[in-house]
Amino acid sequence: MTEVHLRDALDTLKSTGVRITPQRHAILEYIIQSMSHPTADDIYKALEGKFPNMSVATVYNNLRVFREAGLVKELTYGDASSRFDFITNDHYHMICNSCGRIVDFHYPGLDEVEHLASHLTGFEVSSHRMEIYGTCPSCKEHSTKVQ
Amino acid sequence: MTEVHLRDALDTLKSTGVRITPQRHAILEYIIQSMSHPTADDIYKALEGKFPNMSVATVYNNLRVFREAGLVKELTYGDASSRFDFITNDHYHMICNSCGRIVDFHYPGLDEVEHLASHLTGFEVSSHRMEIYGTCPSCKEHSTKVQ
DNA sequence: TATTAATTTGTAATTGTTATAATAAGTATA
DNA sequence: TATACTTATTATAACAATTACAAATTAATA
Repeated sequence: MTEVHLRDALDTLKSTGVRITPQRHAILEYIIQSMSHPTADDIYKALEGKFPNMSVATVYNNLRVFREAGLVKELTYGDASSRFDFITNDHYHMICNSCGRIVDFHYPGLDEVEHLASHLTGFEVSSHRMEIYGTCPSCKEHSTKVQ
Repeated sequence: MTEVHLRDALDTLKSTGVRITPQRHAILEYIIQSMSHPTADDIYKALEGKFPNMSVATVYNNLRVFREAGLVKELTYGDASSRFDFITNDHYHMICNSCGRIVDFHYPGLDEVEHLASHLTGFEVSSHRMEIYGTCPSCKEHSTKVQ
């Protein structure tokens, strides 16, 4: 599964005239196989064994390239680091307020909301973002134990 | 309408033991009457006539106080400044990708999604966030004219 | 009005991200 | 293959939003 995604992604990049460098290959592969919505720094640290000379700027540059190619989604959180997510099929994120863990969950796209919003505001809709916040099972358990 | 909100908000603060300083009063008032989801810096600039010696830190400190008291919602956007929104009733935001304008629109809370997500992931849900992105009417018009 | 704990202020520090310039690595053309 | 040309990487400096800190000030209450 991972390999198919990687191959497709590399093809997409090539077709838009982006060179496949070893760093790009590795960053892309890492994001795809990662189940954990990594930050730029996570990626940088994960690959520093393989690429001791790689710059953080390279990670950021390539994440931007991937985003612009529509391969990767950036999730921004104010002051904290952005997290990056390989785009497969539509899913949303559930975020733990206590430990920050992000869990995927699937839900059919909210086309109706987009439609209504477009109608009400006159915007031409391109996308939407939804996240649900709460406490994950393990934090929940932990907090009840502590108190 | 604004006055009622302001009075209620001040009462809420007082009841939790927060002092009402002139700066707090002014910041709160500004957010409530503002229709434009201001950044911390917007607020700072808007009030520097009234409070020439006010520090930016004061604005940030108080926005945190308001957020913790549940009076204000912070909308974060990665690198860019957070925007602050006085909480009245449930509404979502429509954001223009081109000029950054934020328009409110009302939609019944997505309780069903929260419920499903909670069921699927075992999280205890506290809130959710949804935003719709697109192009606002004036940017749309402008871009067609230019091309 | 005097007391005290909370708040403000000014500034320095922090952190995520981007700009820049020099170097390296591909790619195309003759 | 040699050459020029474009793109990518690296290292570092710069930037901007936000927060930490210590000293000075002030709101609330007895």
